[in-house]
Amino acid sequence: MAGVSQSAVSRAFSPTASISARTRQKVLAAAASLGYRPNRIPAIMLSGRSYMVGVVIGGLQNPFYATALEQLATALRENGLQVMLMHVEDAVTLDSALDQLVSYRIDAVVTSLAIGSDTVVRALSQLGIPVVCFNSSRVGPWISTVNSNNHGAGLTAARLLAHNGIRYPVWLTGPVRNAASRARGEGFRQGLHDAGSPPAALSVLQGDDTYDSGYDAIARLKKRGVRPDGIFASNDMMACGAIDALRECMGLHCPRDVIILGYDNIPQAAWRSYDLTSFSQHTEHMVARTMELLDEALATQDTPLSRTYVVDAQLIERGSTGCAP
Amino acid sequence: MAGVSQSAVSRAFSPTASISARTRQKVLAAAASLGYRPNRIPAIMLSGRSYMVGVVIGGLQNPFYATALEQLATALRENGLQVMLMHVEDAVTLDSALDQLVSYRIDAVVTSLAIGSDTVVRALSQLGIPVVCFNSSRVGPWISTVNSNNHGAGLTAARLLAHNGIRYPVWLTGPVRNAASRARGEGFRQGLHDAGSPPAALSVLQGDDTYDSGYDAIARLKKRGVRPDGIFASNDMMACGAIDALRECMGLHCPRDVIILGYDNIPQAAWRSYDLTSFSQHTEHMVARTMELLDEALATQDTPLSRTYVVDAQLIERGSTGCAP
DNA sequence: TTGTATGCGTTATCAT
DNA sequence: ATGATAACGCATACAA
Repeated sequence: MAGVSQSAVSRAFSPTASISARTRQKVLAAAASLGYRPNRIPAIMLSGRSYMVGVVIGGLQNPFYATALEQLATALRENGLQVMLMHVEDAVTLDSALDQLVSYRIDAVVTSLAIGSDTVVRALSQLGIPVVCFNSSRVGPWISTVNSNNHGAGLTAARLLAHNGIRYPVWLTGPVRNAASRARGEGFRQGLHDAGSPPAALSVLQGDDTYDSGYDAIARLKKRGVRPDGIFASNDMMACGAIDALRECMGLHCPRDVIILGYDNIPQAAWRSYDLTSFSQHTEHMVARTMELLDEALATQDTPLSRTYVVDAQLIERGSTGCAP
Repeated sequence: MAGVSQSAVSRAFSPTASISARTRQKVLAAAASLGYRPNRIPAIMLSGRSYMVGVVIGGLQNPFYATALEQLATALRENGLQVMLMHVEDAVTLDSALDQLVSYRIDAVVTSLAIGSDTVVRALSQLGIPVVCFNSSRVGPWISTVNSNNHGAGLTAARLLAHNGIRYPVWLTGPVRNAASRARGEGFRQGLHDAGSPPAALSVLQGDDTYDSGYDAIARLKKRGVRPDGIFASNDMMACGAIDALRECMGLHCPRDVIILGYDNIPQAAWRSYDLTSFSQHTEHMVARTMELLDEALATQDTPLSRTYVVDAQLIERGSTGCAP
């Protein structure tokens, strides 16, 4: 235990250091018997890098985000980065959450948040902290984004509906602040227009990305006296709510009376009671792109990185659009 | 900017420090214009406390864990603690994950993992790091647990089945390594026995806590020629799979032909297609108990804390056991 | 290869 | 109320 310098200990735990095998053995043995574990905190001060990444997320009750977080956390760990998690539901806590992250000197931020006050974005930019956004339209010198091809998926959904001769299409949209949802809606309208469907035929229902809001939206539609025959929902949770409401409130069944598409391809979309056609966002690819962006941003620490990746969403056809199971 | 000492800056950002309002203003103004943010990293070295808590979790695709994580993360943040997230699926990565956490000098670990190699637990104990487990039977000097009343819920489930005159009960169990699942099964058997049901009448199906495993288990049951009339599933995901398989494979409907109970009360249990009676674990209470344990463990840093809280699970009756919606 | 010395950005102690 | 100084545990530049 005695007889080794402090630097010898440091070197023993550094794979690249020049140290004799004998000394390393001695140190490692002593460490094991004393229960000594190297402390990474001082290295943060010396190097200016913490190898911690702030992950700012909300809406974990949506299985899509839960799955995405799972994959992101795994990828970050495999790249030697720690996850400092911030669950945030409103702009106020977002502000303080980012304060926390900054004070811990995180190397970067990854977020899937639709919200994000501009002051916050500006603050991060000023500090030169790289930010990677999922499905956000935010732009700025230190901000990169990884988006799924929302607009293209909207086009595809419209084409599928047109191909099935839909006359009373419905767009079940998410919150207006959700840029991804807006893009899906724009693609959908565009696609309907391209297919010659009159804009007046489209019913637009406002939801908030929850099951209940999908259910309620269809209930409202019934009161309006509209009998839909094709629905595109901005996410799967709302689509599941819509399917249940169609059956319970209107006596309509999928795909016999109405076909329906969702987005995200959450596990529940494959559950037999829903059998929901959906767009898979390929979170593995999106996470891989995120890691690329992080690697690059952290390698070139001083130069702001601002790149956008668009990952194609893949249509997963199931029974809700008439596909055999 | 100039004209203030290092300590003045420190005091300006410390609410309890004795400093004149004038000096504080000056420092804060300079900090704002220079973009200076206090760094919490050195304080970790000085105080020996990082205010970071390792959260080790797996199976995030189960909405129960996603919701629990959401609530835990919120509670920790409100108590001034940071979440260092570790997503872990197997014992190997668990080992290295804990190494990481220890090297960052986390103050404590919270985990909902069923796995947990004993070497790991021993390592944490040796280091004197408090651990709080969710629904785990692990014990040790630094380990506390917050459990839902799994055994009691099993009893309740059996009583409900007996009350409905069930003759062919089924226990759809989770993985054997899952202590919570085992306790639920033991309570269930006990309850059936108390109600005078012959043990031979009970069919036991092995699942792995996923929807598919619940579905497949019922499909196997059909091959065995068993026609169940009452099912208790160790979690809601398996229960949902079972409901779908009962209908698709056996033509049985809930609650007309068979009644079914799950566990966790995930959001999907309330979805109209399942309308599943379930046990709510009251994660808010469990999280609150967890925070109490953490507060106490962190206050008395040197004395090992080892306490167990049991939080009653609440039966949420829905249509799958014949309750009107 | 090994040991010594310096510094990272704070907080706490002490003196003023 | 304020400033100077030591200390936290490590990595690195330098000397040996």
